[in-house]
Amino acid sequence: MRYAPTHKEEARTRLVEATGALAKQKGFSATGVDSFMAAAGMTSGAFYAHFRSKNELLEAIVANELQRSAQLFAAPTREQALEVLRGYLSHAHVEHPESGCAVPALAPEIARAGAATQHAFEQGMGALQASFRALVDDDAKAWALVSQLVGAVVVARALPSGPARAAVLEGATRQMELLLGEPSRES
Amino acid sequence: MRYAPTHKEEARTRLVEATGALAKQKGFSATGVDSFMAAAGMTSGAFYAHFRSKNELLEAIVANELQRSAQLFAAPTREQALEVLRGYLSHAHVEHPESGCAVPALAPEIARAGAATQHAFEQGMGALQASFRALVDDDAKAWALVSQLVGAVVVARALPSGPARAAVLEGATRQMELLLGEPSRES
DNA sequence: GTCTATAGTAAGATAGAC
DNA sequence: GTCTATCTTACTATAGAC
Repeated sequence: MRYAPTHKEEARTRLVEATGALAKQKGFSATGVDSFMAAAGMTSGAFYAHFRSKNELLEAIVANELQRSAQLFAAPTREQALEVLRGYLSHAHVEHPESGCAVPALAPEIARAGAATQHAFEQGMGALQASFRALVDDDAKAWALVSQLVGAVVVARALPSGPARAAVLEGATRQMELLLGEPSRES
Repeated sequence: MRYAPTHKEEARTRLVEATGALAKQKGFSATGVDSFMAAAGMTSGAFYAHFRSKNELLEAIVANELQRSAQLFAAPTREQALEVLRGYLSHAHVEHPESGCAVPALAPEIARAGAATQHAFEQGMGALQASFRALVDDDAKAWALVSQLVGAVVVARALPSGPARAAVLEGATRQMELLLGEPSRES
């Protein structure tokens, strides 16, 4: 063959990374296969050498994105983990979905996708929640924390930038610190 | 004219109601104008007598849906308000987006829409948050509560039905009751 | 494996009859 | 105001050359 044996999986990896960023930014179903492939430096014809359908790509994106997020949240110390959580509720995260968490950006589209995509999501969320359990008392609080973080970013992004958006992030941050039993920061 | 003077606004109201349900279920950008109009018992040609573009419809849906939600949350007594909140975190709400809250269903698409849509969302959320302020101590907690509710439904819907989904709703419900200073229910 | 080219369908939006 | 019919563009997916 004219390509190295590792070429295909490397290309697929680049594909999933590039299309993941674009999907988080513009939305998955709102983005065409042409645009996805252009973002990865290829043309649409090559797409189906890697995926049987567009839906299969979403499945791969979900698995890849949640794996990346799980690595981020698996911080070695509690203080580092807290910094990651504060960053999650930052204006920077709200303003840059393309480099942020896939959950607030894609969850409703995952909910409308097939069972395979939802199961990929469940598996990814399991790994994520494991990191959260190390920070709070029990399972229920870990899920509450996940919901708090995701909901705040979802609502903040739908609001225009301004005081309301800031208030959502501020309110969620305080509640998060309460949930974690940490004293609220000044600044 | 061949139609009653009130016909247009009545038709527009039916249109916004029917398309709102469909948008919440299938996604706004994933649904075509043809499908939207069919849901309202009309054909696509009539659409542009009511809206200048598809985006303008989303704006109208957002305003209408949040107004309906604000009425729901403006419960007369605290106990009734609590029942509404528990219903928000119910399996029924997760399983029926078409008759549920527009925020978890459409927020990411609102975030990607134009400034006009985001401002319609901001106005609607202002009315909603006013109802929440009556239930908690301060402004920050009201936003935290909103985030908690929205995030739990967003995450629960993306998960397949099963123990993980139930745990998300359960965890968020407990956290909500803590936030409201209410004792946790048995059952 | 990736390209160009294209089939076939569906999208958003408009025109003209009633 | 709503219909049918249509324009134009974009979509998902496939075919065949390299």
